[in-house]
Amino acid sequence: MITAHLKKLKLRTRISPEEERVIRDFVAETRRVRADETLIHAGEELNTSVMLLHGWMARSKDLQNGDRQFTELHVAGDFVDLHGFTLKRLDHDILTLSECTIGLVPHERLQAMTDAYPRLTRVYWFMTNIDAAIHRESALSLGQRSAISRMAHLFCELYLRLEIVGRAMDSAYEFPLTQREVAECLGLTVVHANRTVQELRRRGLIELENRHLTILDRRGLEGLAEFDPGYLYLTQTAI
Amino acid sequence: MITAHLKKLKLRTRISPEEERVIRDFVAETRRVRADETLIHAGEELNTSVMLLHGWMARSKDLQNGDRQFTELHVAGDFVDLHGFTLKRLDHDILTLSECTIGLVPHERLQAMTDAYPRLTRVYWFMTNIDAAIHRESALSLGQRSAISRMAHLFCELYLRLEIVGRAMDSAYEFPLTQREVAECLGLTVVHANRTVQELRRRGLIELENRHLTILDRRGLEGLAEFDPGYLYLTQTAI
DNA sequence: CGAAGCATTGAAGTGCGTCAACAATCGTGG
DNA sequence: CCACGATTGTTGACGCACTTCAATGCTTCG
Repeated sequence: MITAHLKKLKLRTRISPEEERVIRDFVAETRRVRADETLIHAGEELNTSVMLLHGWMARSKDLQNGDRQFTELHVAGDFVDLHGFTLKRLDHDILTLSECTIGLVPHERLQAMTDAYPRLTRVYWFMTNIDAAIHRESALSLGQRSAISRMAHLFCELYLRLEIVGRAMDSAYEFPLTQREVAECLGLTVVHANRTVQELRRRGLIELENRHLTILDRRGLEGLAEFDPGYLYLTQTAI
Repeated sequence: MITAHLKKLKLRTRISPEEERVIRDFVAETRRVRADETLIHAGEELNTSVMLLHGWMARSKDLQNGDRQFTELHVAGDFVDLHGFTLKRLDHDILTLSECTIGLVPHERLQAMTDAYPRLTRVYWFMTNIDAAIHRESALSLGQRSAISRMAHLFCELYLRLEIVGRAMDSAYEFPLTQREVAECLGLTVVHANRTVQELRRRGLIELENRHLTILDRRGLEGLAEFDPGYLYLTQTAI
């Protein structure tokens, strides 16, 4: 189950057998969680981090009137709140968008890793820095791209992130989000998110039905999004 | 000169004398840089990181048509591209917004720190995680807040960040950005940024002239912004 | 089978963008 | 120290991408 996570790591850097042993020993407990649960509330004290083994989750921040912004989506293999290890409490909620299987990683084990494995520490530091890079790309989207370009960009990013962990093939992947949730990723209203999906369909770029997304014209979609995967750091790095 | 940086750290966590010695030994070279220079270009290989000792810098991403989004502003004491230590190349540019004094920190010294000082490594990991939290708050702004609320939020955040390092007092601070640059932080056009500044003035919330910003009504500004400083992690944490 | 959530559509409104002009300020060289 | 071009701030008129409100059908699932 932790295979997806290891795939993610190994795409970016070499992991020694010993390091892999440490990683495989992270998860103290596996748990199943229903869709639409808020797993972690902003501000609450943490002593474990969550590794997502199966399903979709999101980080969410909200305003007083209830408007929400999803700051990142998470898929299988993601260490959803690794940053919580150093922060001790989060500035946002973490919630499930589908039924999920999660692994609970006690902070003591991460602490032990940082004490004994400097290189592995750098690797995980690197991984949280990739999350930050995803945030920045999303800021570029929210600040400068049009609604349709933003949505195209999201679909391109998710395709690559899912492909890494073996959950995308033939230019398609399972996509369990409602249009309301897509809207909350993109800073749009549901109505406009709907119209934007339709426009992507109309242009022959995607198919989306029954929670299944197919990219019909990858070039076209990436062009519309000005998608450049550099920010995902998908190549080997000597850390 | 590195005092500002130490202030930033010590506000968040205890720093031992030995750790402080390591930190004080980071900067190999100090340099002066003019305003409006792009210090680091996205993609270029890095072997040093930049500590900002004086002045203002920004991280910037752009689209093909030249539209830019600033993903974060930096002030004295900020380790501007500490994330570059693990990423090895950046996904964005780093540029000066004013004349700056910077300290160059060779990656070997950071590498040595991570090998020998696990706790200090966690502290700096923590600091890059705060940057990510700032990114998330900015995503909330860009996605959900109105132009005026967004701008109010930016001014509130900068006030706190500058106060920490002793560069804000009497509800005022030097603010060298042009309105164009403010617009690039907030995902607005210059014209609308201008109108938004004027509206903040009209409401008696701020004064802004000669690159000097005064907050006339802190409560009012924070209320308008729904500003909650939790995401800046300004309290002591046991790392 | 009924209720609740979700996708879709239409009509009307608005916050912000665009275009264009001009004023104020700044920096620089003569 | 002044002249002058360039940058920055400001204003007005107009347009549009996206929002708001409201209604309807479709799906899902207890």
